[in-house]
Amino acid sequence: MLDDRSKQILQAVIQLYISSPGPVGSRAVTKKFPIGLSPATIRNIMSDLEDMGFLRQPHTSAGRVPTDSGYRYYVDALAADRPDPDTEFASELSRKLELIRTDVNSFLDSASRMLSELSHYIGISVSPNAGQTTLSRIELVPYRKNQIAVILITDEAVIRNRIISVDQEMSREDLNRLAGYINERFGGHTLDDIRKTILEEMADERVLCDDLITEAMSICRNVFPVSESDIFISGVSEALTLPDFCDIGRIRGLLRTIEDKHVILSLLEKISETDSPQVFIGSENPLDELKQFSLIAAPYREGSRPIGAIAIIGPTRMNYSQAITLVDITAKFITDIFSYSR
Amino acid sequence: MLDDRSKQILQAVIQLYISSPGPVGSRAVTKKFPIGLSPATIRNIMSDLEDMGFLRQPHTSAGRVPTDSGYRYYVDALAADRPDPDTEFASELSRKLELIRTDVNSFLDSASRMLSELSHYIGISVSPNAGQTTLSRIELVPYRKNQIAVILITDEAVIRNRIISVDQEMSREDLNRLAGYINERFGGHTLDDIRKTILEEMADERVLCDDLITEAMSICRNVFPVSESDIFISGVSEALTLPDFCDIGRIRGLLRTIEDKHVILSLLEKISETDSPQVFIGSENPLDELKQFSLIAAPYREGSRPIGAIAIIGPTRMNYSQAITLVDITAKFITDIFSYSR
DNA sequence: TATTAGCACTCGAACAAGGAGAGTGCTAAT
DNA sequence: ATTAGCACTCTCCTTGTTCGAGTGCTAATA
Repeated sequence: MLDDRSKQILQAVIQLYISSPGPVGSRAVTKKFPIGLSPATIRNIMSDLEDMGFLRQPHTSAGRVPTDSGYRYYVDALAADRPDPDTEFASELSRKLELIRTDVNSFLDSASRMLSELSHYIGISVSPNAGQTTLSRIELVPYRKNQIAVILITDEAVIRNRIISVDQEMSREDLNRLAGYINERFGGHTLDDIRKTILEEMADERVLCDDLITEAMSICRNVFPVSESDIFISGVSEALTLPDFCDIGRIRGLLRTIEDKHVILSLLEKISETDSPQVFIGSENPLDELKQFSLIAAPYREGSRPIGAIAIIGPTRMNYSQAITLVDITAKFITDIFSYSR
Repeated sequence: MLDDRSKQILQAVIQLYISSPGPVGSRAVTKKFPIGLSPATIRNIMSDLEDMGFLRQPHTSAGRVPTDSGYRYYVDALAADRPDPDTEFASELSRKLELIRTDVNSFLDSASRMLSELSHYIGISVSPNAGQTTLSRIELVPYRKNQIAVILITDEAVIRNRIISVDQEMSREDLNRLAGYINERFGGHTLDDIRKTILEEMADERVLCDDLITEAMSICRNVFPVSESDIFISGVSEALTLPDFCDIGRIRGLLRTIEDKHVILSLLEKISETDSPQVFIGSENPLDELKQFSLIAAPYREGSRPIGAIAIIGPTRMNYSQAITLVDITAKFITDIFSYSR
């Protein structure tokens, strides 16, 4: 669809624009990429590229600027021969992340920091979705009078805890019996399954004749709705150093979206179901307030099951090559951690 | 030091400036606060106030703008007759926060959201400092091969958990014995104390002849350094709607400071040792990058012992009266929650 | 003596005009 | 098919000008 030379020019324009913002003119192209063509020829080609919607002129007699579809073409073409994942990234990542396996959340927090540090854009990571995690065991511990601490231990080292109130005071033995019952009943199931089962059982009143079961159900009902993932965001100040982030209005929109973690969460949950890095360029973004930016996201897995996602948000004038690689490697690395750390 | 009339004028200027930015002139003062003085008189007084350092002229023949010490005087004078805490705040606060007692962190997250929503500035809250918390009980639970989950239960419902690796595989009974030993030994002590004791014991080799003790110590050493508090920040996008936040450079500085949670943490830890809301106006701020903003912070307590802090960051042109009240009430409310919820 | 009215003065914001420069599109030559 | 040349366009920057708000000072006033 695009002849070889046009492709080269498009790529040149985009790379020039990425390395420094501002319309790029025909002369600049010839200077940086001496392909043996004169500015005039370049101009003709650029004009064609504009007709095809890959470039855009801010105004007559300014240089050209890539459009979203220009970037899209560039990224797709790039995908064909993406450079081998830079092993420097990989080693730095693993070195930095190695230290902090103890706590999933601080691990993912560091991951988002790394993403932003290495990309100079905004780094995001989402903690594993509890719903699809399998329950390894539940622990019930007396806490205060009429309160017990419930500790969920799952396969992913994600431990959720919650204090709940109970009607009657319960001894340690009572709690152990209860926990034993719940473990036998639900151990090995996913939290989502458990939640569903509980809802069904609660509806079925016959089961509730047994005190033990009743109590267990009541506890479970209180505890298993816990499934909000945490989300970690870093590097907003870093991103603000870019000349692209000069319009307060846009920044505000972006921040509002980011601060409303639910939005980002549900966005990235969709990502989790896909494979390999997804790239949303400008207007391709599902969220209005992100339409001025680009988002690169990838899921990470435990084994083959996707359990969470990481992402980068940056200007559409983004170093896609580097950013995609970074997201890809990081996701793979986190997958490794979750899959082989047992 | 300041006669009554000058005080009135200063207050008028500040209030006008707070309600809309931009230098305020003598005529504007007479218009909004008809005290029966002509603009000319006001001008003379304002000139005096400028000599005293409470006001400042951006340039000749512009109106006056309050200086940091102007605000300071205003705030101090205000403190004398602060209006009774608005009960509307109080009730809204309690209503919103009532729901979420289950989890300390999400409780404090909501608190920071509320602070920013009600003030339209940036809201911050810090989770209880674990160091001064007393250990209620430790639980050790087998997790995977050679790994155990350690759960710290403290008096504040702050539960910290961590996965640690151990040299040898341990049965449930082993762990129970171990936990029993640790509980008996350290239950009721503050985490800081425990940490100190452990360090001392580790140095003293004689104690280490007993296997049980050795193992316990090794676990404790891994677990008790957990004392980083969490910090919750909301409303950055909200604050960006203010005309004061129009300079990208300043915003970037602010965000950098905020993103580096350690800095804020140690700042607020100092606050924890003080009483009632502290107000830092502009240059009074200890952190350079906050010197363009104002910070209002107050500790919250468990009983009489301060365990954490909340804060608001806004422009120096801040509605101090409202903001101080808000911080004050919120801190008191959180104190109530922590003190009487048992 | 404290206050006020009047007036000249200052300074910034907003707007207009003009020049410089970069880049284009078109046409004719190669 | 490519290129050189040229006229044209548009932004950016600078400069000049006006307008208005607000001051400081001085003289008049209660």
